[in-house]
Amino acid sequence: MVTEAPWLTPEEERAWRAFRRLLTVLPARTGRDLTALGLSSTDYEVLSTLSEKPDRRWGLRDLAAKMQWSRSRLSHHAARMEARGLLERTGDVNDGRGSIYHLTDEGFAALEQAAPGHVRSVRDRFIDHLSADELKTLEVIANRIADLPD
Amino acid sequence: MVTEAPWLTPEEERAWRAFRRLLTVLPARTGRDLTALGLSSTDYEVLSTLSEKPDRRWGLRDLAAKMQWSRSRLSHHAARMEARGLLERTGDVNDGRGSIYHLTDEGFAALEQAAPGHVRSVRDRFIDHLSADELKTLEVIANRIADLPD
DNA sequence: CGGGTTTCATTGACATGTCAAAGGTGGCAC
DNA sequence: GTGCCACCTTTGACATGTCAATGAAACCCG
Repeated sequence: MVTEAPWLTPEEERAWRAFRRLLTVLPARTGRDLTALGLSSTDYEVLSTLSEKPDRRWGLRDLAAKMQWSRSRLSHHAARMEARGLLERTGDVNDGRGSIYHLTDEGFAALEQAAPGHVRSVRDRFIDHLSADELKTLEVIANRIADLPD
Repeated sequence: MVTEAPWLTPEEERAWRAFRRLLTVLPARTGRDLTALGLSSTDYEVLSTLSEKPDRRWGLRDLAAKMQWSRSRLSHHAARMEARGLLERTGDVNDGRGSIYHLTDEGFAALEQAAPGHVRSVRDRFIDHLSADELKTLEVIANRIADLPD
């Protein structure tokens, strides 16, 4: 039997509110900066992840897993990006069900063109306002929370 | 002239990645928990903010500002919530352009019904895994970043 | 007053994400 | 082989958010 509502203490409440505000505001800012550079946040994420492989190729399934996206989401988004010429999709030779995504030169160029500005944005709006200690603490905390079971 | 790409150091890169993962994963989890309780994250946000006023009323403009939502977004969402009976909209007597949002009993009940489970979710998935010091550090950092100019 | 400007909420068109269903392919037991 | 089941991507319907346009009301100021 529950004796009392499991509410938050004032300290917890303040921290949670502050954190949620950060959660809203920071991505909005970096996203806006990125849009000004010609790519949406999601576009950038797809392109940069694709570019991590030496041959710029990735199967949908693995790419989605790596990005923590649903396959449906990636399929939809990739279709739109393909229409814009940023990537190409081809069938997987080894598995007739599979689909291989391949970064085009145009996509790579768009990424390269936006990357420096994006890094500066991340610095200006986030990293440069934290000490090395704070950055480390944040990394530890973020990993601890994110690694919890779903 | 740019002498070198303004890239991130390995420490910065790790922290930024970890933080972005947290940004994706945590809201997804608490949102899923909330959905199981019958409300979307956004529904909950609207209802709980509305309930902060003693008379459960709020003008769209102020409510949107308080929640950091665009007025269009709130108007759309409120229309949907009104259709479900969670709130009511009436004209503002003092300003013919304005619209007053009012939490219905049904909306309040839905909020009260979901609140304890939501608080437990926030504890289980976030707060209880942080020390008091970490929580404080996080609050300070979050406010510092969020308070930067847009 | 009265005309122009500003502010307000809503609306519609569109972009993006979710969820479930569909259709094709692979793999395994027999 | 063949039948069955599991897995893959895509698709369509729908929910949600953005952006620009709209129309009504309030404000300003000569």
